[in-house]
Amino acid sequence: MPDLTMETPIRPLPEEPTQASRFGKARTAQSGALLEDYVELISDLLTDGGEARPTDIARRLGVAHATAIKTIGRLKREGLAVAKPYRGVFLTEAGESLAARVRARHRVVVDLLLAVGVPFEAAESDAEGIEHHVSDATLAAFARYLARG
Amino acid sequence: MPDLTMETPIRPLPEEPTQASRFGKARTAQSGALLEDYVELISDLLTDGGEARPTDIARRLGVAHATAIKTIGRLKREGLAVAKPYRGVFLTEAGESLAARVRARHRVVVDLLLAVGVPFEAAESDAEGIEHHVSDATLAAFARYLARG
DNA sequence: CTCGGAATGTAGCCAAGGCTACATTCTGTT
DNA sequence: AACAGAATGTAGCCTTGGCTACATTCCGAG
Ligand SMILES: [Mn+2]
Ligand SMILES: [Mn+2]
Ligand SMILES: [Mn+2]
Ligand SMILES: [Mn+2]
Repeated sequence: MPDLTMETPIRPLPEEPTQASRFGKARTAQSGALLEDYVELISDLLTDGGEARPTDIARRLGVAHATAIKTIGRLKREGLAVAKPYRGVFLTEAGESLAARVRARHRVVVDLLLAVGVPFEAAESDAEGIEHHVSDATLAAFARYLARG
Repeated sequence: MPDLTMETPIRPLPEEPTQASRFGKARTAQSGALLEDYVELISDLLTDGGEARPTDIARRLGVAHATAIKTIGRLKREGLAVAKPYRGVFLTEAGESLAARVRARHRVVVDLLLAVGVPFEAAESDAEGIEHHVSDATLAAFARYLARG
């Protein structure tokens, strides 16, 4: 277990606009995270069992059902999902397409973590947060790394 | 540029409690992210120029100064920072210690990204979000990977 | 066919983290 | 010493994403 606090070569503070842009991107990425998790999960549930019901979604996310229903409303407003009362949730074209991208990214992130030696459950758990902050450039680099083995 | 949508081996849905726990951990991690970024930045500013003033903090984070001041108030409530009106911000012992851990983790995450081939600016940018979702187990794995070179 | 329990939906509360507008304090220059 | 402009602080607004409590709807067992 290496000592992470040792030998700190001086890294100069980034320029102000550079740093602001980095923080800004992290905030932007975060703001989309919840919707990404919802569409990915809904897509999984639809594939797996043919239906995605609010209670199941809520239980899998570990939130109250009212919370899930409210967020599903947001998915509808943003054109990602469709749902009629008491009928379960479905994804629009846009929703399916987002889900596909999100699922692929999730998989690559987990695989990358495993490839560098992260234990399985930590990889799955951390990936759930990390995935939302992986840019296209980083995703491509991960895929390249995995392809080389 | 590899096609990430191809050959999807079936990955079964995780058990409900498992998945809920993963999402829950991601939410928890996220809730601490802002404070982590603040203490790291404040510590950097103090080291670099001897003072950390609200306007500088706000500019570097890319937020309005009122936003920064409100969050500094939260840092004080949580025992991480001390500030007297018009006097700049300082860190408590707890704040310094958190900052040190956060800075070390930030560095390891960036280095890991660079090591697997992520371009520099993407590494720095993505790390700003990723770092908050890297557990101790994952951090240790990253450090081990970097140590092997 | 009925009816009770599960699922769904609604209402209203809260804290976090953005913002703008305005008020106050400090400080460097004249 | 005065004052203009910068920095700081305050007030109040908004959205997001949690929650609980309650109301409504559905559906399967009997
Ligand atoms: Mn996720
Ligand atoms: Mn995911
Ligand atoms: Mn960060
Ligand atoms: Mn950081």
